[in-house]
Amino acid sequence: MDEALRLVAERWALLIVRAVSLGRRRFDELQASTGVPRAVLADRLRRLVDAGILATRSYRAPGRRAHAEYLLTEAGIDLIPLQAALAQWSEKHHGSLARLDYRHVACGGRVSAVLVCECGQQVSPHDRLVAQVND
Amino acid sequence: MDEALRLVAERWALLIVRAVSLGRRRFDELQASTGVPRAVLADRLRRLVDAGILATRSYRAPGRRAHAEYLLTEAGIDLIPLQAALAQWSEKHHGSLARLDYRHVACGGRVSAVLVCECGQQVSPHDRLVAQVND
DNA sequence: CAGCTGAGTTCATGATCTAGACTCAGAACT
DNA sequence: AGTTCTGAGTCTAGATCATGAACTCAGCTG
Repeated sequence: MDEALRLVAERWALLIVRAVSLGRRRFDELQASTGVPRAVLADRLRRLVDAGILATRSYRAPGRRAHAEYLLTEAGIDLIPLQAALAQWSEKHHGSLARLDYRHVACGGRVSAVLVCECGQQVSPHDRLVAQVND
Repeated sequence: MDEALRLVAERWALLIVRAVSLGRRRFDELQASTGVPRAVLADRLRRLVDAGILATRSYRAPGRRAHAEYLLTEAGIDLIPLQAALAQWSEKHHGSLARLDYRHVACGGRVSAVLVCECGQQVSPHDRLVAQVND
């Protein structure tokens, strides 16, 4: 988990992934929407690409020049539950100003991260849980 | 969400919260189990307490001297879904060595973070989702 | 009273971040 | 063909933060 923490829990990484999942794909767009300093953004994008969370490709919209684009890879998409959990936490505990949510295209409903037990029940973090590491 | 990111997505914060939720409560225990340098640990604990994620109290086990103890507050417990999501991601994408899991005391089952839609369906991050901010 | 413990501080050094200016190649305009 | 514009970074110098090791300091404990 250290690996993952080192990547994911780095000041800007999740913010950048979130911006990408909100449809920002170009360098300048990302820098403007996140406010991450350009040098740091360049570095983080490199790392996120190396880590397989983002992929880059060159894209050319009809009638415009080609530009680099950043997209979520499968691993990046797998971070959505984490993003959703973070967004929910911050909404609950910081009445966060800009609320992020994911919507299920199939039905238009809002999607949220919840805990479920193998036994099929949905559980609350406040139910009695026990944490353990299995090496 | 920036607020939250600044706290939560800071290199050591989640690692510390995780250690606390695994039952490490004393300063030296936390420092030994996480490897966070003492100065940083002291600083992070302060911040986490200020942020209402951890609480500190003095505890005395029978026959031993009193010592400070760190515990999860309600807000800290609300981070469990995020921890679970992170653990799952890192297990999937890094075959992480030390696997963290939460068990439901009521039935002994393993608990995991999943996405559910308002419509009641469980959804995968790979289903068609749309992210949006609502200011 | 001597020594141990737990919970931090301090310190010197090294790594990172930051804002803002700069570069540079390819496109688009004229 | 030459000039201007864009997008995607890089460079720089100063500020901030992290690091490991040693240090402090009060409250036990023997």
